[in-house]
Amino acid sequence: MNEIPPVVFVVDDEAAVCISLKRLLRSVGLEAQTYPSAQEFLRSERPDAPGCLVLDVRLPGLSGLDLQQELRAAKINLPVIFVTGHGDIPMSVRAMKAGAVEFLTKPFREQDLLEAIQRGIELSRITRQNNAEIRTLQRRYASLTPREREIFPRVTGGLLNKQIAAQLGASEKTIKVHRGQVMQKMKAESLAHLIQMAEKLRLSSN
Amino acid sequence: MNEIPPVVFVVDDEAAVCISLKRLLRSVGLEAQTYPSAQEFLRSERPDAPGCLVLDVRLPGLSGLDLQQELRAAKINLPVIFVTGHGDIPMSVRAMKAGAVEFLTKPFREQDLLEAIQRGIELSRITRQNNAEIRTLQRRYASLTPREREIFPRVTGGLLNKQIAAQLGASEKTIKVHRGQVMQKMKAESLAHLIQMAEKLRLSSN
DNA sequence: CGTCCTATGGGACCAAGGTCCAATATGCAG
DNA sequence: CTGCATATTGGACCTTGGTCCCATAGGACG
Repeated sequence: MNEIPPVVFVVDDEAAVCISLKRLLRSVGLEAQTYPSAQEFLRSERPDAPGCLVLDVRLPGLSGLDLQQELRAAKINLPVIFVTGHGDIPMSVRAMKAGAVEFLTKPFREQDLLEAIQRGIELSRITRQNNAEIRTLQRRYASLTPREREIFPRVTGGLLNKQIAAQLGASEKTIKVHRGQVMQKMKAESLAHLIQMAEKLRLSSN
Repeated sequence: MNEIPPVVFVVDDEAAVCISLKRLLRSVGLEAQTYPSAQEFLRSERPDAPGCLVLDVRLPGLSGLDLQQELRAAKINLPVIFVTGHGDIPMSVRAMKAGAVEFLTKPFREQDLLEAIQRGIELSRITRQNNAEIRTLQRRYASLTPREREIFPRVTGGLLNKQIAAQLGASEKTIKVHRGQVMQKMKAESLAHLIQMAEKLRLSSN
């Protein structure tokens, strides 16, 4: 199923760190790509694979925390693991609040880093799976006509065809047709299925 | 709607800290209850109100982090704000991973603490609301007969009455009766509504 | 033993959902 | 202008769901 090999991105301004981390990751069978700065990382073409980001907090230019914000703002979902030699508590708290998987201080045990990376990759896999599913649903939703998009949330909200007809000033017959179209276009096998889709698309009531 | 006044629990072994925090909270109109140790806090009768816990990491006996775990294990949902004079990064990371709202180091700005407390209380309100809703649903679910509990997830899974009948080796007629009972007992106004309940009760498919 | 809960269903009947065929109207792009 | 997509609706017809009334049957409980 999930055959895409994961990639670990390492951003650290010390070349020695990059090299040694890359070697460590290779030794456990993980592909690693290294970058000397946040900007380099952002500029790069990143493979479309599950993975995570190992980040030094202190970096020239954009800091690690800044990069974390950037990724978040750009809706790039990549679990972040911080590694730092000169961190403090507020820094770590900020990183964790922003969703970092781990925040390690040098020197750290290799084992701790590798475990965090595994957790990050697992998380990435799950998120990617979710995103893929949602994108599929969004594609289907995009194929609905405006009228069908009015019908959709009302159907999944539990309204009867006649109630929807009254709300939209149309005949019950028309609603049935649109409703059927919605079911088909969304590839819903049952009302239950359609409602689940609505929730994933956050269309239900909010 | 939500008229219950929030309560802030403060656990700190230094009486002076307790007193001054209590005074601070009073000054912004928040009720505070103080405890000198985690054990004292756990032993105490706590009011059933929204609130949060302000916790020193270092405490005699159970540490603040231990108390956080205890609450979690006991399914007591109370947002935790850590305050400490002698913290380190691993400590803060562990606290944040365990879901702490904030981790402040002394000396901290009063404003930061008060903001964290407000966030904690708000979180508590939301969680309490959710819990209350789920408990209501669980009470209704508890009133279902064994047979009705077999029907419920199949209905919300989108199966037709006839399919359910085949699965359970009963007539479609019987399923209809049970299904009607389920709708009534769960106070569901529509299938859509029932499906939402199933998801909140995590009965759907997982 | 009688009563209540649970589970089971038959018959009747109505409401709601779903589908097929057909038709009309509007607006936009080629 | 002419298709094409969209929106609308009617008629016919079938499937599902939902509700009444009624009846049977087993197990638990007082």
